[in-house]
Amino acid sequence: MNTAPVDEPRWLSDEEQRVWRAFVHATTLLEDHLDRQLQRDAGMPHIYYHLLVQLAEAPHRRLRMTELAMRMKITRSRLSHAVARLEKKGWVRREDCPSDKRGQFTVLTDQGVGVLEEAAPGHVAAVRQAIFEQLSPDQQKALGEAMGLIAEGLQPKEAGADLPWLR
Amino acid sequence: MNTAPVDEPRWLSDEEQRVWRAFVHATTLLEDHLDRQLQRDAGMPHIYYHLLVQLAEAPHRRLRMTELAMRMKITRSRLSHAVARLEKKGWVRREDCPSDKRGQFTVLTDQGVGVLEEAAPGHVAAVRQAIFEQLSPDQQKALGEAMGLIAEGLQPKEAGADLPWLR
DNA sequence: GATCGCTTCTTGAATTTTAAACAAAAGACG
DNA sequence: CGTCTTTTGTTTAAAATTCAAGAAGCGATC
Repeated sequence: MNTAPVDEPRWLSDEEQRVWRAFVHATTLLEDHLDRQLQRDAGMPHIYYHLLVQLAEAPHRRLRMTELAMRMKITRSRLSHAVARLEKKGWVRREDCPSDKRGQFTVLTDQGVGVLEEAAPGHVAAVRQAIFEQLSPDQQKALGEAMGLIAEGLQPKEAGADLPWLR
Repeated sequence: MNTAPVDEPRWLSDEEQRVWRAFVHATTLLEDHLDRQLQRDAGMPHIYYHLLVQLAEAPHRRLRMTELAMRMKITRSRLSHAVARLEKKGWVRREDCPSDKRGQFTVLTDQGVGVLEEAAPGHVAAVRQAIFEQLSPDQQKALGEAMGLIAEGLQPKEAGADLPWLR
């Protein structure tokens, strides 16, 4: 007697919709805000900043492409393009990997360090103002936990993804 | 005796960094996930879906460009391009505004409604699985509140932004 | 009713992202 | 070794986004 070809999906409740819309709304505004701040004050979008930070924190300021792509959760293709652009700016340089001739390191240059150091204070201030000044310590903690769980659920999950041969 | 040209910025504490990284991490993964799901199952990116939803919910399935852009928190330029693309697909159509010759309505077509109805169940399921199945009711509530506050802080704020002459 | 400023929306070019195909080296396995 | 599969990273073209500029209507003011 069911006339639909598929089960009627469980729509979101009003409360769930409110949460979801707040989520989309806030993340859209925040991304935009940070992108503009960095573009204006440092001449780079958020993703570039993020990339430079990853390198700055890595040993010898360098990372393999694949490793960097995984840390940033972007495709290798996108990373390839991004590194090419950053290389053109002189903030980053490529180096061959001695142990694997396919491999490439991306290395943060001194100039890149300088740019990062100039950009960091403004960016941190923007993040602090947008997030931490809006939330009580409890709210911050709750936000962190929720985000951690969401990420956990989406993550390719080391155990399975890195070991596909475990069928 | 301060050697720095500007005050040493207040960096994020370890705890704040954890929260912030979880935030970036989760939102990156989620956006990616939803984009892929919609692209795969409905042939459109998340933003298009969002746009169709806005129209579907509006009276007479139509909105002025500026209104739509504001609801979606995107620039009018981006919206112009997006509507052009959707129009080409036949999911949307433009109509002149009778009372303001500059104005344009974007109207959801019947075909657009159909596409939306097909896409909705999968999208809702993806959102439910990624967010609501990961969080307890309390956590959902806390997440919604935090996001609401963050959005609040970033929003051009009707009162001030719409009345700039109040200096 | 002319003019000035503002709003609405579009356009075109440059930048960025995505998707798919590819080359080259590594590794596995006979 | 020789072959087959996987990994690594790049490249090309198409799609999407941004940025700056511009056309056209509106509305107020003199």
